[in-house]
Amino acid sequence: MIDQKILGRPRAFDAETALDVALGVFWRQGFAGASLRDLTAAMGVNGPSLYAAFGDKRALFLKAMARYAETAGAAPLRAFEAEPDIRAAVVAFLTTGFDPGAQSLRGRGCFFNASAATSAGVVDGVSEILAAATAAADARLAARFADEVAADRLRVDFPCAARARQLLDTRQGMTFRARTDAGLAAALADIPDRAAQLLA
Amino acid sequence: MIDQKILGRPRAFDAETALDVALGVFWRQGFAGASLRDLTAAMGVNGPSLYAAFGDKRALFLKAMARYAETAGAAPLRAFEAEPDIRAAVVAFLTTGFDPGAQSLRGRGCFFNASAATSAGVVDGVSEILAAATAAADARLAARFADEVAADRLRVDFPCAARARQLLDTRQGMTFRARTDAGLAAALADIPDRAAQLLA
DNA sequence: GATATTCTGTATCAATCGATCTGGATGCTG
DNA sequence: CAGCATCCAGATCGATTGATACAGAATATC
Repeated sequence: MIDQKILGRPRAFDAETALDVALGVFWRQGFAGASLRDLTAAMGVNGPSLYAAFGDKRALFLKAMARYAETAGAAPLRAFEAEPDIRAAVVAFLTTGFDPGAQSLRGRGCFFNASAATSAGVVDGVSEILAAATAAADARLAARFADEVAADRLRVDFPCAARARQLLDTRQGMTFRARTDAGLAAALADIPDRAAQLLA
Repeated sequence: MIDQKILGRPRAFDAETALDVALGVFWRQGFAGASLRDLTAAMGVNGPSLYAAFGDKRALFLKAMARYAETAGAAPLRAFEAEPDIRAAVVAFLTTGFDPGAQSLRGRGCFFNASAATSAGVVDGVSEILAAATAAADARLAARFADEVAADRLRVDFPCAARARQLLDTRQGMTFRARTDAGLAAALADIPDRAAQLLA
């Protein structure tokens, strides 16, 4: 990722910014529902420039997924790991990225669940990314629980892996609510209760 | 729904069967990803016949959603309500409709979550159906919990509404796993633990 | 059997799809 | 400044999209 010597005319757009915009379009409309014209118009990039920078539509989608995974998608897990108190960490994991009043689809849960999942098994490569992200999240949540057990802050027989899966599923369920705003605010209000259950 | 006197040539296909097939196509590919040719080919119905029987693509999708809601989509709630023991009912709600080895997407969780949600806010009418179905499920789950409290089989201060939402979110989270088979089997194995947590 | 009504099947519509060709603009290197 | 590599902009490609026109086939009613 080191800047290499660049010949020729420099590109007139920032690739990362354009990729973020593409992610927003895919988030709202999904892969099949987002046309190249939707994308180029929103990104402010012409067709040939888009193809030169990102490849075809599928490659752009996969890059948008990767971009999501290292930005907004990583925020809940980062919040979970940054919070010293385990209960506060669970609360942070379940609240980060949910904003009931949000206009855009950002702040409305998980892009992977709400938009990309529909293309799993249809667009090559999507399913693998989703499965890997799920496994990675399960593992990181479980690892933190195991640390808490080792530090005597959770009971010795705490089922780390099972509760990690439960925690992720709870969050993903909230994403479904967020997409249509069906009881998201109520679910957010439930979070203290959910955290207590989960750590029992 | 009473058979009315029918004039003219009778249709050569069964509308309900054809609608079930259309549901399967939408389930796998989503609204935008399913072309009319995909649909007519799978349904064994020609374009003009499809339009005469169901209206345009959007109307067909909404009818497929309604069909789902009263068939496969209703199964988990029905299993929940049919089971006398509340813990067994929770287990039934979390297992019905999940089959880790399933070939088709049926038996892989919730169509609304895995496929239709991506069209919420894009295809008119989808969001409303999803929100209504979510609210209805929350209400029915909570009503059963309230009955259990009234019958002294759950503690008097059991948070019926909150646990109803939690139960639904857990199930929806499992649907995300089911789409890519990322730990679905493990999540199913967790269900006794999840049911115990939820009823505590 | 004649008529009315509805459905089926082929063929096709304009519009849009994803993707690319071409020509000119831009900026680095020497 | 000359040479070159790369990018931008508009136009446009064949293919596919959602949707329909038309003619013939099938059934009920009279």
